[in-house]
This record gives sequence, structure tokens and C-alpha cells, in this order.
Amino acid sequence: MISTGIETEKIEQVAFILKTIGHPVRLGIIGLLAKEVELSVNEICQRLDVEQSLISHHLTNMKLKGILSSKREGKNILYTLKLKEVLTVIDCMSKCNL
Amino acid sequence: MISTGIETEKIEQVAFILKTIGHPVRLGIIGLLAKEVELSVNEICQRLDVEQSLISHHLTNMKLKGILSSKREGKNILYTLKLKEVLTVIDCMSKCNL
DNA sequence: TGCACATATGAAATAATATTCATATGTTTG
DNA sequence: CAAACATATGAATATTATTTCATATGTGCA
Repeated sequence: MISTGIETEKIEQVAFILKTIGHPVRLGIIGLLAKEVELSVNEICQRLDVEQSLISHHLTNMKLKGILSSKREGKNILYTLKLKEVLTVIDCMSKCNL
Repeated sequence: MISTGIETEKIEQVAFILKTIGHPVRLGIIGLLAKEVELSVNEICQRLDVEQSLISHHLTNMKLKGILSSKREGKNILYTLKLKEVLTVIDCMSKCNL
């Protein structure tokens, strides 16, 4: 069910999140982490065919915003999707006929 | 139910929409149009306390992207929310505890 | 310890977006 | 028609985000 109002206070928060995931590379990362549970930076780079440094910047950014979390495992750092709710949003959008 | 995969083709589309609504002013506009069915540019300006020209730019932008539609009524131009699905997305986001 | 690998970081360059301001366009009404 | 109102538009500017590149940091291993 869809609630009628959007509380002004929440608007900024929502905009914040939407803006964060509304980017091809970041959405790509989220897409991968939606299926794989956890992935190293390198794996993400390879699969998306995007430069290491750039991926790293985006990962850091999303981690900072609470969307991802990370843990070290040996030489690698594994990233995980923390804010699962983004999946619901993306899924919903995917079903829309735009 | 949440589908597992995000088809690559759709990613760009989704990013496109998310990016569009992921902005305070635009989200504000959508918030208003979620309750009011249709509003004139001036009403929107007043309620959001944002300058006419700026609102107009954003309205044009969102109309162009298929999120809003407009019709003239006398001196005014009334805007309506066309892509209702954005409400579902926003609603979903609003319920997340970020 | 030193080398190779994995990731992060920061500054500079570039690109994309948003905002402002002045003005144009279209509409109603006296 | 002219004046007043509502909205749109476009160029200039400001702001923010993204990308790139060079390099730093941290880890495991010979």
C-alpha cells in the first residue's frame, strides 16, 4: 500500500539515497552484490570492466553512505550490500514500464 | 517478491529515473503532486518556496523524461504526476530506516 | 626484508547539473 | 490593443560529481 504523504523531513534522506544509487557504475555494483553476497574489489572491476581506482572511489562512497559494508580477507577487501532495501527499490523500478 | 537479477539493459533506465527523482526540489514537486493530482506552476513555487524559473526548469525536465505531464488551463499550466510508479519507489524508501 | 599483489587516496582535469537572471511567449481582461 | 499575469527559455555562472592518474598503504610470501 502506498502512503499518501511524504514527510518533508524524509525527503532529503530519500533524495540522498536515490541520488547515490542512481548512477550506472554504482547500480552495477549493487546489481552484482545482489546475487553474490560478497565480492572483492578486483572481481567487481573485472565483471563491470571498470578501472580499479574508479570502482574504489564508488565503493568508498557507498560505504560511507551506509549502503555497503566491507571486511578484509587476506589481501582482498570484500564488499557486501548492507542496505538491502535498495533491492526493493531497484526491483520495483525494474518492473515499471518506463 | 524481489527478483534476483537486474538485467543490464534495464540498469541504465533505472539509473536514469532514480537520478531524476533523487533531487530535493524535484522530489518536493513529486511529493506535492502525490496528494494534489494537479497543480499550477505558481502553486508549486509557493508551497516549496522556490523561484519560478527554477521550478519551471525542473518541471520541463521531468516532463521531458515522462515523469510529469501538463495541460494548460487559462493562464495557468497544470502539472500532473504521470509515472505513478515513482510513488511506490519513494514510499518504499520512506519506510526504510536509513 | 623486499617484492608482488590488492586496495585506497588525493589532487587535477573534466564533465554534468543546478541556479540565476533577464527576457520572451502566451493568455486573459479591461 | 495594452497591461497584467503565468510560464518558459536561454545564456552565463556556479556548484557538484565523475574520471583519471600517480602514488600511498597494507598484506602475504619467498
